[in-house]
Amino acid sequence: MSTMIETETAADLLRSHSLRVTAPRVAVLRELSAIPHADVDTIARATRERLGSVSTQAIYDILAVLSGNGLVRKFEPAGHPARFELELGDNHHHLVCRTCGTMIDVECAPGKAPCLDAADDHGFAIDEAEVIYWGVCPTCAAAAVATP
Amino acid sequence: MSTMIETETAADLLRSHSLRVTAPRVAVLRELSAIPHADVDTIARATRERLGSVSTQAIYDILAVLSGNGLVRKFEPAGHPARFELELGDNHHHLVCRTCGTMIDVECAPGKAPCLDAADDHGFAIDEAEVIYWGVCPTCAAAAVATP
DNA sequence: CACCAGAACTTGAATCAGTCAAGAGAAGGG
DNA sequence: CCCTTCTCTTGACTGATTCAAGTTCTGGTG
Repeated sequence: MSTMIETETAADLLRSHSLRVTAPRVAVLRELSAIPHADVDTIARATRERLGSVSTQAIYDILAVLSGNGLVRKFEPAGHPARFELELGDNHHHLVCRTCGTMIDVECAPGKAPCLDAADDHGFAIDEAEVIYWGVCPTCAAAAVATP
Repeated sequence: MSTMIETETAADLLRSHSLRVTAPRVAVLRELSAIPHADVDTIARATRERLGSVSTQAIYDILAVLSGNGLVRKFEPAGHPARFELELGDNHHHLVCRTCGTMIDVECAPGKAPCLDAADDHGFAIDEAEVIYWGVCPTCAAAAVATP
């Protein structure tokens, strides 16, 4: 149950990153705090409900700026439009249901080496290890048994 | 330096999975054995060079059948079209350059628990852990220093 | 407090990757 | 050799995202 952050909190977040404070940006940040793994369409819808009218392009621009400044994390599971979430610095991963697309946060395996280790980095400067777990959620698994 | 598999080898591969042997399928399999991390366009181009003319839709269909039957692995790094490679059963991961898009195979971290462990599976039946390492390749890193 | 420059937003068209659908053609079991 | 079924071709179409040009607004400055 995420709770939506306050307008002032969102504005401060923007200021602390030297970004201009605008109504659409504040609204997008607030919605992101309330909707887990939101896609562009969902964010646009929610933002419009709050502000009356915002162009889709603006949503794309805002999300690009926010993720470019490390305020927001973007991830793109195969077969789904891009998803966004507030960057909380916890480097968690994602678990996606192959059947219904439900997405859940998963802790980075605890007590193990940080996920940034590749066995051999081939000279690359690796800055991120993206992990997506694919499977079937309990609900879909139950439905599959019921309807074979 | 991958070496292209023989026509007969490709045909046998198809037969062993009860799939019909057709010229386009054999050609796609052969090209996949020669081109690492090939995308649809690259495969189509190479296949046409060999066979004269094959529809793009056929390439999509063939790749769908091949990956549906476990002959081919598909992966979709954010911001790039889907990539395909022969399934060799080694469950390796991928390292992608953020600048030029170069992709390299990376061993699954050796000696560690298999990559299928999430810290908490939330009741999901997890069947795959997809890992993509993001970074900058040596060439692009050097170029970035030269042209600041 | 009004002004200005540059950043942000709107509008509308365009692109790219991939999918859908209907019909013509070929693989391979009988 | 023939028939059924799967495969391939053709062409239209969709969804997600990007590009480009013009208008509006934010926030620092006089």
